Amino acid sequence: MAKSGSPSKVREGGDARSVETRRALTAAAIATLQEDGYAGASARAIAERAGSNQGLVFYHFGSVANLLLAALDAVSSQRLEHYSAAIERTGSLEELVDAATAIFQEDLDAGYVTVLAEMIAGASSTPGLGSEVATRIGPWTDFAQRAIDDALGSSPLASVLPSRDVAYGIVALYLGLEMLSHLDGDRAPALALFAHAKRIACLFSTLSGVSPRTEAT
Amino acid sequence: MAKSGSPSKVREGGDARSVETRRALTAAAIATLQEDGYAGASARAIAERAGSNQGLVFYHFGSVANLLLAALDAVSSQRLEHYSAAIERTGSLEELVDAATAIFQEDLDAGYVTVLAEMIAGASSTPGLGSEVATRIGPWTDFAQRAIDDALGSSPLASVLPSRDVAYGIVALYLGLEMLSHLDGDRAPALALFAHAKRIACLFSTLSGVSPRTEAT
DNA sequence: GTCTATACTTGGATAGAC
DNA sequence: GTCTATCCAAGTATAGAC
Repeated sequence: MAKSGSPSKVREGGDARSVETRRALTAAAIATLQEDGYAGASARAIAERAGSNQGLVFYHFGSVANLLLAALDAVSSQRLEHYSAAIERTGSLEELVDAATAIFQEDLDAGYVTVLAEMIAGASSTPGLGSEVATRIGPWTDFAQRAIDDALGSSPLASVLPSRDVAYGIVALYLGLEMLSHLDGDRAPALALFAHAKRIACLFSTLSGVSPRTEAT
Repeated sequence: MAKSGSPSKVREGGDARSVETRRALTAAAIATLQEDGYAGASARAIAERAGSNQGLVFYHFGSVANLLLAALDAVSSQRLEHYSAAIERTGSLEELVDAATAIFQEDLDAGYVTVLAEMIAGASSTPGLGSEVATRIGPWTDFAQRAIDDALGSSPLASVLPSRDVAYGIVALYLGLEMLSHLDGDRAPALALFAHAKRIACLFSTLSGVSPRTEAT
């Protein structure tokens, strides 16, 4: 599950040293995307951070873009696993919003979504990268949809607001909030929104608990 | 109103030829950001598109980053003016959503928001660019807030959901939707969301019209 | 004042060393 | 199989031509 569809020309086997080199380069690629963005994620910048020779990027991954995709894969699988665990412990809509808020803060602290945002924006510069990145976003939308379905699958709201569409919007909103928060180094406005969402979620569950006859149950 | 705070070292006066060169470079910068992204927006790439010598970028704008900021300024002022005109003709919440939908499609077609998204993402790579870009997003959030205030200033919803926070969320969502739509070349999911928003807006205005006594008017 | 030719730096990729 | 030394293209910036 950790390595989904690894892009072409990536060396996979090899001895321990090879594995360690790839691990170091992947970690450095993540850090570089977070701190210097896509435009700053050159083979040299990444290799220097990893303490490797820049040529190793091309030997092990074939191209800078492939290394960055491997970095995105690593972040995605790690995050999705964590999200799943966090969501599994939630039952109500409020708990879901609470979990989402906590996750958003974690993501912001650790810069996980920054990696995704930089890859999406950077995809414009590198031919063929767009579809690869798009493929890797699918699981995030799928995850959001599942979370929504679990939280209000039985609610009448589900029939009027298709979870697929809402999930797409949630991913987009999450992405946008991360970019804006990251840009001006102030997460307060985004957190205020999560707080409002919490309040609405409470209101909603109260309403559907108090007067379930709105839908003639 | 068109040129807000032009970044330092940008040549402003000069004869007609100078003005034309700056115009061509700015237009080319916009096109390059849209098609090749921030990482692809080098002085050479932009100048080639403009039919100019790449050295002119540095003569007229001092740096590539300054030229890109000038491009962002041009797009921002142009778009905000257009948004204002479109919003001015709307009265109800439904009409506001309709206008937003039309504008979103225009923006997607012409790649206006792409310019903003690329600049936000690219800001990570260039020291000092972040705050400049952040400054230029303020007007967009201000605009969204005004539109919201105008549409439901008198509604009880306004007191429970501060327009400033909602405006921030709208800008973030708009940004995220643009990035995702642009990435996989499919605007259908985003448009589906706008359609749902329209439906909710209708529902909302119907409710507040039918039972205005919720707030003891 | 405007622009071009040139200097120098950084980046992607590979031929060849180990 | 793994990695380094090296090559050449692309990038920024400016000195000097007009």
